[in-house]
Amino acid sequence: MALTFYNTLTNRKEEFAPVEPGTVRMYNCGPTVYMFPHIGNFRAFMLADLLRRYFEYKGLEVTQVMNITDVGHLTDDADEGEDKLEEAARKEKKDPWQIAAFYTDAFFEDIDALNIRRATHYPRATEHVEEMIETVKRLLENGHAYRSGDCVYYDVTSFPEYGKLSGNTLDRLRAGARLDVHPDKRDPHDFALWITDPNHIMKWDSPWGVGYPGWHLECSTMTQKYLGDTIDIHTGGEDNIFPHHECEIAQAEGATGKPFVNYWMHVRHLFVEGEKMSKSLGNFYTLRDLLDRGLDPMAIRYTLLASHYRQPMNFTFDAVEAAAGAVERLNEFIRNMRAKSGEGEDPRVGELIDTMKADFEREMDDDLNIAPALAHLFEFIRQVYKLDVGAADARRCAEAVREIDAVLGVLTDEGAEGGDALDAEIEALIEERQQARAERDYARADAIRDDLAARGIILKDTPEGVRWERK
RNA sequence: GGUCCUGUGGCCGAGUGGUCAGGCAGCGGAUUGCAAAUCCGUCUACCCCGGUUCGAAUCCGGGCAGGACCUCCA
Repeated sequence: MALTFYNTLTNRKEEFAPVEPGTVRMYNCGPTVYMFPHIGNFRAFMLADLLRRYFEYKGLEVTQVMNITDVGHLTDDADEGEDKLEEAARKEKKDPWQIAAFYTDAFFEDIDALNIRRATHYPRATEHVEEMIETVKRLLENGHAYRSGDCVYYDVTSFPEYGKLSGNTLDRLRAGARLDVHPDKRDPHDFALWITDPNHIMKWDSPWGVGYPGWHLECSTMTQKYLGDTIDIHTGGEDNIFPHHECEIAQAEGATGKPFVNYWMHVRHLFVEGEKMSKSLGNFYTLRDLLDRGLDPMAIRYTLLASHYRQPMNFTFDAVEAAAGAVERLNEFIRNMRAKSGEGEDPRVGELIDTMKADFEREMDDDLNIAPALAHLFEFIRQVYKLDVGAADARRCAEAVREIDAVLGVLTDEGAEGGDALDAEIEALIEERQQARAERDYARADAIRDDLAARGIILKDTPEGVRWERK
């Protein structure tokens, strides 16, 4: 089956055909660095990571770009309110650049903790203002933009396809009009490209005066700089469909006259314990909050991964606990396979591996249908256990699971036993316990086991001998 | 008001007409000195009310509940 994605632009699943065969050019909407990213943000970042990993698993070469929005959009609407970065700066008594630097670092720490692979580029909005100004110039030349008052606005009526992504066409928008007409705008749905405001803390020179760029501008400009005029995939949260992505299309296609993005993919929001995440409900969690509660980052990763991205997700602490069990089952499988010592090879093993991979890929090819894909993985594990394979087969099976984990990114055992040495005293205790067991002095043996457990060393007696792991 | 989505067992979460999802947790058994790991068996489902059908979680109608977007929250 061919790789297929649900495309927000066409509202249906479509076979994926990259512009340049064998390569993927993907842009993912990234963080605005004025606070710690929350668990919902990570759902979006996880979709980006899953796509990237799956493409690479399939042998495609991926260029992945994620923006760092370090110039604030406004807290209110297009023309009023306070810049988010400036607001955070005021509250934390820092300047906006310090805020941006701090939360950018925090963002990278968090995605590392979740084993999210680094994108190819992380362009900062503040470092691309010059290019954004160029885009505005082109739009003015093309007749898609106009100056009014101190600002430059995009003329939505100049772009007949406005609304093709979100369904919010101009006639529909006008029908449900909730906006007061801004005096400088020709149409209430025109949006700002350049806001002249010398009082803004973060400001740049431009042909239209000192000020700052409109929010939608950075993504389309940076996308085109790093990936070209027409890219394969653009991802983001569902709330970005309108107006953000709609406006990006208007800008990019208005500037180049070429299609901007072939496949738009959007993540649905997540709920926490069945309720919308919000600060007032007290269920607004950053990754740090969750880690402080003692949750395992790989369990959090698995939880975010295991539900389909186009399905609203209910993030619960019970679910993370269950995910921890699932991750442990995978890790335990690798350890058990490593410990196998039997001779002989079973012809059924190769078949199991081939079937599992084929089933996994078939499901993932279908718009990243990960739940049944995971079911096939677990079914494989059960079948392998039942065969009681020898050492050579065990290595192949473990390898197959690792290959799948290149996509999932949840295994943590890589170093495991032997990776870090036990100190001599503990080695001696394990040896002493083995001696005690041999002499049927189980009281002594259990006392040693309890003692080691208290030090974080868990012992397991297996048919292949004693094994230990750190808790 | 306009457009759209969701409602599955203790918890997550697949499944779009008829056969087992899967994970975690529970219970019983095998194995083990006892554990661990593993295997086998097993319980708890399809929001409500109608309708179509030989047969519906799955299709249709009507409710109820929750949610998204309609100018900057992923």
